Amino acid sequence: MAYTPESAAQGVQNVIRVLEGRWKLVILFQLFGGQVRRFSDLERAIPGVSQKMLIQQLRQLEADGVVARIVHHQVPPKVEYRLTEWGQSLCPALDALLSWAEQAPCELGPRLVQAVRGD
Amino acid sequence: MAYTPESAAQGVQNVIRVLEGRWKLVILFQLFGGQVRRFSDLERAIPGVSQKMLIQQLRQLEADGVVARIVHHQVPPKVEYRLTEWGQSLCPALDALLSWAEQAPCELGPRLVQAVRGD
DNA sequence: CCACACGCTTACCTCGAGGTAAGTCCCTTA
DNA sequence: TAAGGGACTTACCTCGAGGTAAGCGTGTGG
Repeated sequence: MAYTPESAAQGVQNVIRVLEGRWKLVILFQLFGGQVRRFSDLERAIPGVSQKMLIQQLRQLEADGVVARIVHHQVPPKVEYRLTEWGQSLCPALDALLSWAEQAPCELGPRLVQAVRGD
Repeated sequence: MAYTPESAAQGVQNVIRVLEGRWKLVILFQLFGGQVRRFSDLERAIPGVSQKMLIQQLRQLEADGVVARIVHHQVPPKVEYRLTEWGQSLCPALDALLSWAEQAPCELGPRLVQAVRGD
């Protein structure tokens, strides 16, 4: 597949569209490694997330084909979430991003520092 | 460097914080390959961007240590932008993201399709 | 009979990213 | 004298992501 500067930018933007969102990466990292979690498990595992947000982000990840939603028809309801195969294969790409971040010249990245401090 | 699920999510989020923004990737792909561009070059090369937005995104990329800004003191003013070494080294990581996107199961990713159609 | 767990859904509000339009400063050329 | 290029800066507005709070439907335990 060949890219022009424009189409490559578009392509990466589309990927970022999938990953951006206050809670998506936190959810992903809860599911990496083949883990299966119930809705309430995620709710408890992710401090600060509201039910509305949790569902919204899960639904978007599902629509993008990154996570799978499995409903068990029973009472009380039981719904499980896991990564799709494609979702799992995100790992090496995210790894590449982390490696890049690690190589940052230490005196640079004031906005990152600021982000880390939580301003 | 070792990561917990939380710190890894944080790390990737920080990287995304650097890359997200309506015009940043378009700018980056204009500069990849060691290219040097003047402000007005970028303005012309990127259809639809306003001066305010262009500067804002350039300044943020500069603050994050991804692009370098070189001022030539002369009249009329001349300012050039290029990637830092670290900025250049983003290439393989973005490549990994594009490869991941290419491996998407073709029937999936409705939100991406929608994004491509421009809805 | 009441409360509770579970997995949502709905209504409402806030705040900041991003857009538009205009202004600024300085020198050059017609 | 006027117009224009270059690189910004400023004021103002809009719209949607994300937050809060409450409601819903259904079966089980006390």
